[in-house]
Amino acid sequence: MANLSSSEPSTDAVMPAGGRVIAHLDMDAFYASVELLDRPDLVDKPVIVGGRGEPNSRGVVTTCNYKAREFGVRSGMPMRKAAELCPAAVYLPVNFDRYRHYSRLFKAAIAGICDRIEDRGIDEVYIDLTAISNGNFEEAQTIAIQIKQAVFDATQLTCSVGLAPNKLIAKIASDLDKPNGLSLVKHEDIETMLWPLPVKKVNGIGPKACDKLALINIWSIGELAATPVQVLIERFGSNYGRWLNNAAWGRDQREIEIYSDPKSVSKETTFERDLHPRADWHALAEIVADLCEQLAAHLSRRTLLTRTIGVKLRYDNFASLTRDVALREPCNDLISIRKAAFECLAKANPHRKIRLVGVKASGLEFDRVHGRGSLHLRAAENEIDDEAQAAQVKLF
DNA sequence: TCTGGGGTCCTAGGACCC
DNA sequence: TCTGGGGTCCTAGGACCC
Repeated sequence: MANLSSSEPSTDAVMPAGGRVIAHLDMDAFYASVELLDRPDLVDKPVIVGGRGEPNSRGVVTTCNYKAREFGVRSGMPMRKAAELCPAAVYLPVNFDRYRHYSRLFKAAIAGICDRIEDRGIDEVYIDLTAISNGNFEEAQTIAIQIKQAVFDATQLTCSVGLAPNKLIAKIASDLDKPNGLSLVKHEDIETMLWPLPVKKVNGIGPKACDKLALINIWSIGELAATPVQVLIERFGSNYGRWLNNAAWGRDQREIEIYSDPKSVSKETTFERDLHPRADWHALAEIVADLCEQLAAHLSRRTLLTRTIGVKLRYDNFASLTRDVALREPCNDLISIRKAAFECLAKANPHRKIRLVGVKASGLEFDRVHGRGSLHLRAAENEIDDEAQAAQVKLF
């Protein structure tokens, strides 16, 4: 769901010259491109990254290169389906530590030019170019070209950039010309460039909202813009209805968020075969205990304390269920976490075969006694790989 | 042939307190 | 005996994103 609170009816539809200039930068087929860096022999072949790197493993496609996309393969698709569409593809397992490494490299390259960066995950960022470009789009285009070059010099990887007056439009813009593109969408271009696009191009309109919009014959962003806001409020509720209307008109006042505190951390795993809650209790309990260990280690490494522990189960029919408990006091020790997790498991009382189990810590706060005492963790620092983290912990 | 793992935010009911 | 709003916390579920 989109962040509704931060996009109230806005005034930036009438933003004068010298308004904001926001860039959205998206790495092209990031995981697949990283893999190709040391497998140049695969450049012209369809490459699919996902799961354990086997076409028949339980899992989904994490990324595929553009060659594989020609066969209809998409990220999020079950590996087995991808194997059907493109049997000749080369399958590779995901290697997150390597992607995190390249993620740090490309973000550092951008930061060398402009440090007003919002981290949006491993392969994309927003950059506020307003100050550095004096609010001038032509100037911003020159800077964007420099940024793309700096990213390439640092990683040998290409990216696509969208330039726009706000994050919502910039995000759509970066997708207009992929790979290795640079697109500019100004306010006056909304009607010609955005309105013809399907509503799903808007970040925050997902499959469910798409289906509901289709029911009232709304397919394009332009059709959404033409729909009275009252109709949207009736169908989608006050918040989301208003947000949909603003989005269709390209209105979005959200600021770039340079710092963010972590809200939750979780560890989950899908089994190779489904487990029965009673017949396979021993195996299940072992897996939960192991996830608790990983979670506790993760929290300690980052000097985080948790106030709530939760367990998630996914049944063989894909229905899922969560249970959580508040802890008496914030902590990150394994004993308390494990005790709470098993309490949740007992509350859940699973009644059919299970395909996934997860343990989650939420209500996080920094450990002021053992930690750095800072409430603000630079978002980029979240992407430290395990060895680097272990090394850091030793310093304390 | 089913459908990963890691997140964020929103909604909503009930408890509890003032 | 009946009964106000408001605020916050806890819990469960769901949509959406990378």
